[in-house]
Amino acid sequence: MSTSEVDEGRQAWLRTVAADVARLDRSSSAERAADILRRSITEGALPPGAQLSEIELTEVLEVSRNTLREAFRLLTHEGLLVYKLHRGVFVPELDERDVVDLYRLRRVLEVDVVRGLADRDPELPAGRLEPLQDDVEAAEAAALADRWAAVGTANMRFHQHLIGLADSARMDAMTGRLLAELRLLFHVIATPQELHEPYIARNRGLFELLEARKYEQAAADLHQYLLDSEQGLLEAFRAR
Amino acid sequence: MSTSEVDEGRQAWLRTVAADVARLDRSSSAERAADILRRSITEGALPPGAQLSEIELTEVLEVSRNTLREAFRLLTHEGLLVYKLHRGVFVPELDERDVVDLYRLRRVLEVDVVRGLADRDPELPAGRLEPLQDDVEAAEAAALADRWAAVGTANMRFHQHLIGLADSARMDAMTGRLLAELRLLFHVIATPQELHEPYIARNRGLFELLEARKYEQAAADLHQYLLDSEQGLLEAFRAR
DNA sequence: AGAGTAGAGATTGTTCAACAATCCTGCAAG
DNA sequence: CTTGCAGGATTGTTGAACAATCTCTACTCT
Repeated sequence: MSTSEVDEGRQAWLRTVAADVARLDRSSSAERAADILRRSITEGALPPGAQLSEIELTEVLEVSRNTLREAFRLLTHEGLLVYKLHRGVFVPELDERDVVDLYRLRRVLEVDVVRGLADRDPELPAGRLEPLQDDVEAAEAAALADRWAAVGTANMRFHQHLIGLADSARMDAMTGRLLAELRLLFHVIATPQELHEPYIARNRGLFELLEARKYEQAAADLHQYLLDSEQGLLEAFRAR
Repeated sequence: MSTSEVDEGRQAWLRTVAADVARLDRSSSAERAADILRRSITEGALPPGAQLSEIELTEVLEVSRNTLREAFRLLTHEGLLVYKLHRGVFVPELDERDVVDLYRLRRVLEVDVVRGLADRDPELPAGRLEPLQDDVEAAEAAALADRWAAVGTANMRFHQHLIGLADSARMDAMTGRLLAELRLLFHVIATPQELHEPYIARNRGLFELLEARKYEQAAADLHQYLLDSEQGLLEAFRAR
């Protein structure tokens, strides 16, 4: 083993440690408060249109107003809250135009990631697709148990992991925000089962295409998949 | 003119007024402080790696520490600052991997916007390309005056306006962040002239293709354009 | 009765001062 | 040269206070 190989291994190890440290470090009060609020919003406890009172939440979350406002800012930037000057923060109410906008971006990013996999296929380490497989199986299991919210969550994770294959920190961040906003839209839907059910099988199909390295066909399927999904969401939205 | 048409016109007017009000309203102390800092960073007064002291800046900007920290958060989300817990905020130091990441996203987004113009060509109102023309001419004028930083700015605006043709609020926001980060990279470059000069003519070429509605060729040109630009930036970066 | 208005009350925007927690520096000991 | 330990400096968080703005009620006027 050459010296440079040793160095390389050490470099890689140092990076993983640094990542661990960063993960532990990120425990400021503001971020912890933001975590709790984020879950409340994405899980629907705080429905679109709801106002978040400052004094009320300072008591519940046991943080000062300043810290709470910092948490608000964090979530505002993720698109999970909107500020109305001198009136407070609200859970945003997205409409059909937002659906179109969000899906346009999803199509652009996800399809490009899949198509781009063809170029870097050789350098992709084995087991890279495992998270996707886990998500597919989680969705199937949740469907059997009639837990449709969990199906939606697994579906989200599938797409997040799909983007993750590109190894682009900025794509990951963008996708995180896009999917969080999408979750806001799901909460105004009356029938989550109809919305999520068709995509359990399609996710598996997509996964198998990727596993078989048929990237071009996977990209084409994904494109149609997202068009259909957008259409379904728009219809459910208009029928609310 | 039918009643619904009148209503539609009124709705549109109401939206523009609402937008104006929102623009005037958005003068919170935090955003004003963020504006000043943003300019300092993008213009290079605060170089990559620099730390921003809180007490120092509260005196200079004449805002309280809490408000300043809110401004920090705003800029953090734009990628112009990074927080290190218990150590402060810094101007990030981007490296080659960031160049690759940023350009990958630029290619995906910008090329897709141009290609997508073909579908919605009929609904594009006349004069929609005017901002692009202005930017092209601004860059040409700045080049004649040897003001290469201004050339870079005009170039940025050209691409921002290009994305704007898609009418996607989220694409606009993402592009704003991407270009802001790109500016950070420019500051470690010794010879801005070599970096920007080739793209003055290419921007004009792109504009003329768009004007001639040759969208497919414009998309292909833009793709190569961005590949070349990435390569040039990477070389300049390695030679620093 | 209904439209418009003034003002009280509540909420947000911002500042300040203080304390706790953490990091960096320099120095001494092994 | 490394390790451990003060001391000082900086950030993280809190609570209180006041100003600015919004909302709602009650009142006046037509």
